[in-house]
Amino acid sequence: MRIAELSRLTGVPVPTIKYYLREGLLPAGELTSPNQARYDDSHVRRLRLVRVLLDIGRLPIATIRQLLAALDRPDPDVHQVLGRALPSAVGGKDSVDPEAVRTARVRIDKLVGERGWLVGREAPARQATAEVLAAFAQVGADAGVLLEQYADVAETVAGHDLDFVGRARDAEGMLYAAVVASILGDSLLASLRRLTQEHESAKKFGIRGDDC
Amino acid sequence: MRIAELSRLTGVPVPTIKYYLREGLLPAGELTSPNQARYDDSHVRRLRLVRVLLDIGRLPIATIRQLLAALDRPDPDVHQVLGRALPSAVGGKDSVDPEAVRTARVRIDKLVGERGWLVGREAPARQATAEVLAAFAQVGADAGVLLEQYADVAETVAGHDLDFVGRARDAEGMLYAAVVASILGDSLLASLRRLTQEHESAKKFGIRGDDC
DNA sequence: GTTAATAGATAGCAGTGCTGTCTACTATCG
DNA sequence: CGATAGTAGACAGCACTGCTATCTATTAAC
Repeated sequence: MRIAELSRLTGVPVPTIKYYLREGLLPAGELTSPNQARYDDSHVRRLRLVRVLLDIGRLPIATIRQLLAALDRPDPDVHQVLGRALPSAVGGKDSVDPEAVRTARVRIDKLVGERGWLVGREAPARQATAEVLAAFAQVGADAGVLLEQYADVAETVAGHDLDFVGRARDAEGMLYAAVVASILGDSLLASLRRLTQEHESAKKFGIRGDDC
Repeated sequence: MRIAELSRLTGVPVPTIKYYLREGLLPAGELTSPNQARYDDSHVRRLRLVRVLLDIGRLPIATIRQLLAALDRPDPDVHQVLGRALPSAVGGKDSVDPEAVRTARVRIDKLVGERGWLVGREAPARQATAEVLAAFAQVGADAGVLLEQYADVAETVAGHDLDFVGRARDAEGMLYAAVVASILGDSLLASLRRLTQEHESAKKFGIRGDDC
């Protein structure tokens, strides 16, 4: 197909597709002449993935490029992707006091140790979690109880996630599933959490659900 | 205290504080003369909250302004904040096919009904969840199983969240706790999820945790 | 009385994700 | 065959967000 049809099928404007091509988010089409290229289904799928990672996952272009590069590697390594390539969802800015982060980091390392989680000592997720924990402290909230409860929940969720990944046919599909489940899973969990928070709040404060 | 000390205590540059004042994220200090104002602890706390919502929660300025306005209302209504004021974490852009969203919305409404969740028919979280579900479909992933599993998890999490909120001393504290728990909770859960995903992946693929 | 800091106003700036325009070509249709 | 529409690739520009810099008139602090 030509670029116009790729655009039609995905709803992405042609100039935007060209931009993604330039940014390396989309492989170039097969050139049939100096100014004609042919695209196929793989481009449609890739383009849809990019839009979803952008709009739902809210990942920056640069992060998506890295993620797709990991997806396209000839030696699929799901563990590597789950452990390293995926962004931590926590923004890079460090608004929190470094000392508080260090304290929180000790706490996280202790949590990981106690629970016997097999997580690399330098895993970015450790630092990311420590930063969030420090943020709780920064706003004067005691996240102690919440941390243990959430850790239980996270174990359950990760189990479901790995099941989801394991359901894929081949290694490539598993890699793809790992990316989708991780990034979209965050959003799915967050929005379901909002739903259930409203429900629990309605129960607790005795408000009927069909008003508001 | 003067603005310089407010800056020192929070690590936020003075021009940035002035910007937040202009944007209504921070109440004006008490004017002691036409060009002198006095700030206090409440400004320090508010400023820290703003930074954490910005950097960890990744909320846009406009959303933070609305959220703080809800916090400052004289009639604290925790349920209203949990149900309406909180952003849905899902980006506003609609990259997904509207038809797919409509289908997903039916599914979510069914889920809410089956589980007896007391959630307003027009609750934004319904639409947000539907959009995420449609995004799964868009990238060719079947989120069926995951949805039910995550719904179970979300019920548990929301229970913990409401406990957390209930631990606050007064209505104002509960409102504050609701905001903090919701926004930072998303990030805490997401980063703990990354940790446990790496763990589960290490178990499944037989990789030792201390290498990588 | 000199120096540093301040409120408030306005302009500018860096990063991100596009969007518009141009050129030299090519496909397609009548 | 010619007219029209579409295309690759290059490059400039644009809208939005979250700041940052500069200026003026005034005030605090030593």
